[in-house]
Amino acid sequence: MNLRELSERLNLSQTTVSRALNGYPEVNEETRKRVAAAAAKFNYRPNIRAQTLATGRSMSIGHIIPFSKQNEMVNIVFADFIAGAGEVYAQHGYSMSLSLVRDEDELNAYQGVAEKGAVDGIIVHSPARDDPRISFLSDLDIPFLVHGRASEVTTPYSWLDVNNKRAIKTGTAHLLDLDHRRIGLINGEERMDFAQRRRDGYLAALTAAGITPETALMRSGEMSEPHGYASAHDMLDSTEPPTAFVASSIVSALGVRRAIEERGLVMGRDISILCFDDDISYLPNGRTTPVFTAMRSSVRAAGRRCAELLIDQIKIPQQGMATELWDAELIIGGSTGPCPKGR
Amino acid sequence: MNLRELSERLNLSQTTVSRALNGYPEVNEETRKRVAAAAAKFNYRPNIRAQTLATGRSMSIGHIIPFSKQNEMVNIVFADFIAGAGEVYAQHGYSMSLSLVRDEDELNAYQGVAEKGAVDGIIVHSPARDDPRISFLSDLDIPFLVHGRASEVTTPYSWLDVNNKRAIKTGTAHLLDLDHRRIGLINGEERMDFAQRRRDGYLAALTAAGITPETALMRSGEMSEPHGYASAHDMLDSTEPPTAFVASSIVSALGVRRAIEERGLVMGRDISILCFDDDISYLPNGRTTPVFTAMRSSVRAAGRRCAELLIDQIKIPQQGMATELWDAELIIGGSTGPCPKGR
DNA sequence: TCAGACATCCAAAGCGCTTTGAAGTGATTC
DNA sequence: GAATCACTTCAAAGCGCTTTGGATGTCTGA
Repeated sequence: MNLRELSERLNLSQTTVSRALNGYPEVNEETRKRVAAAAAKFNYRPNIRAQTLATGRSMSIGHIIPFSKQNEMVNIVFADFIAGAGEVYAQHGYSMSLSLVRDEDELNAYQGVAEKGAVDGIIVHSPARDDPRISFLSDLDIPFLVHGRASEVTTPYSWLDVNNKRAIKTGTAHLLDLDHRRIGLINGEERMDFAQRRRDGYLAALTAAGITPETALMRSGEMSEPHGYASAHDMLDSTEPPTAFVASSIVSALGVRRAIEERGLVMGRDISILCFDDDISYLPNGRTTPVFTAMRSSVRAAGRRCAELLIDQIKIPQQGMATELWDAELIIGGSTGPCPKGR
Repeated sequence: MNLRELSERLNLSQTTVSRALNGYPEVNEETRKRVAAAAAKFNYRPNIRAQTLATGRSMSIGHIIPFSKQNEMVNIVFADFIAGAGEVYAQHGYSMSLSLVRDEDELNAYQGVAEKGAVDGIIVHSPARDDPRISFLSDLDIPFLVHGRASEVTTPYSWLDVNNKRAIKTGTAHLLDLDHRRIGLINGEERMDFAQRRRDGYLAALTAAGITPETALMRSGEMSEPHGYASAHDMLDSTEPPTAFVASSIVSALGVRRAIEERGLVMGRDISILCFDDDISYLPNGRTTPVFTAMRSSVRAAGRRCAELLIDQIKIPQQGMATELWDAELIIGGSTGPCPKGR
């Protein structure tokens, strides 16, 4: 059942039926009811492919995910982000189009998706410091918004980011206030912009306290439980082990905790952990009594807000770039305590 | 730059240009090269909206996710599933269209998506025992595949599922072999088919061993860390606490472990845990030395296979329903041990 | 030399919708 | 009674591709 058929049955023109269905004013209320009734009766729905061709809008937002390198993107944080974004898309009648592409194909995929008109806008995930996607998308002239920032990119673009540097600086300072002097950093991959900024925050806090950073106390890699475990394990095995850790994610913090408990140490007494907490719904840190002391910022809320900002941009293209910098909140949990005496 | 423009510049018909670009044989190799060169030069890409309208195929697969009830779907397991499916889609030139819908709108969303021609096929996630979506999609006459099964649905449909009953029966039997007699079950939500089947497996193993199941030892709910913690906490507080737990997910197992360790008990010695392990990339159980004894089946592999099966079905519609039942593998880890004497 | 096979190309007809510009009604105004 | 107006409705022109059904020219074999 298509529009032509439906309009023939109703003895009306396609124009009128289309307008009746889409709520245009220039159609008799009586007629509109007849049309609506017939549409329901014949179970008619407009073909979305034809609709998007005619309107020029696809009502869908693209997310392009590189997947070759150790699943960089399709992770637990990502799931919460798209849950947030998806909610907002649904409210506005958009759907979300995910394409997983091999890293080396990524630029092509953007171009394909954008230029072909498959999507009305794009969200860029986890930018690298000098991310080529950004200038690429600017050239393509399609609305897009970056979740995060790319420090070395000079072209203006819309973004939403957590103040990662300040967050980790605050967190590290908190550990310093507890008299910890040897603090291990277990960071994400430092080609990612956010990881660099977190490292900067860590270094800034140490420097401000007059402590010389040691490369032996700084690790970076996949934000997984095993990487957290392995990194903490290594550092704890060294001759001068750290008394506290800053972990870039609650997932790696779980690994750190395992390494600590494995050697009979008590978290929060013998060794402290502070982590970045994306407030993931399936791995919550606890509201009333947080397990980990953490810098918290909800990635789901970020997903929601990114979607809103992008949809605004699609609807009102002439408005300028949107940028938002969120501050993470320090949450005191049970994983931190004063540095044990004599350490 | 569209096809008309491009063909004008080349002094060729749209037909020829289209065929040259799409690799049809009836075009001179010389001409094809000219066309390809011009397309590259003018940075031409076919408009995908027009393409899908003309071909009748949208080259995209729909996943519709209900989101109101405690984020049922957008979870860590789901992320791995779509990572797997997405890989396969990418290889075949498909993209993935996610729509998050409120539960009460879900049937409408299916109908919308399907009938409107937005997608060529649909994957159904986490079916309930009597899931209305299945007969609904059958009526819509669109290819679809269910990840999981719906026991009470009688219409035939394509599915891929893990043999959940056998998996948990095997796992529970393993604990029984270690002389555990009081075994707690921390299940997913039992309106979900897979959770029911897991419960059936648990009950079957107990019954086979001549043990009467106790409702006090059976919990179900969200498969989150806090739910695992709270359930285990409760049971351990009872007058006759269990000596072992069967957890429906590695995430809830993390919560169980926390409850155990919190009271100074040692996992694998004082209390055993066996869990279902979806082999999630960011929360791996460990390959060489698994933390948890588990029934393992990779959800990412399932995602890949579901995508393959669905694409087959789209390409060759006349073939019958595809069904696959996977067996989970028992992995011995450090979380289980013989029941302590006198318990 | 000519029919038929083959290679190459094209005009035009969709795909199913939206939207422009115009036309057909009565009712109202002057 | 003519002109104006608001209200409805419609025919037709896109949107940018794919694909059908030729058309044209070239080559082959008898």
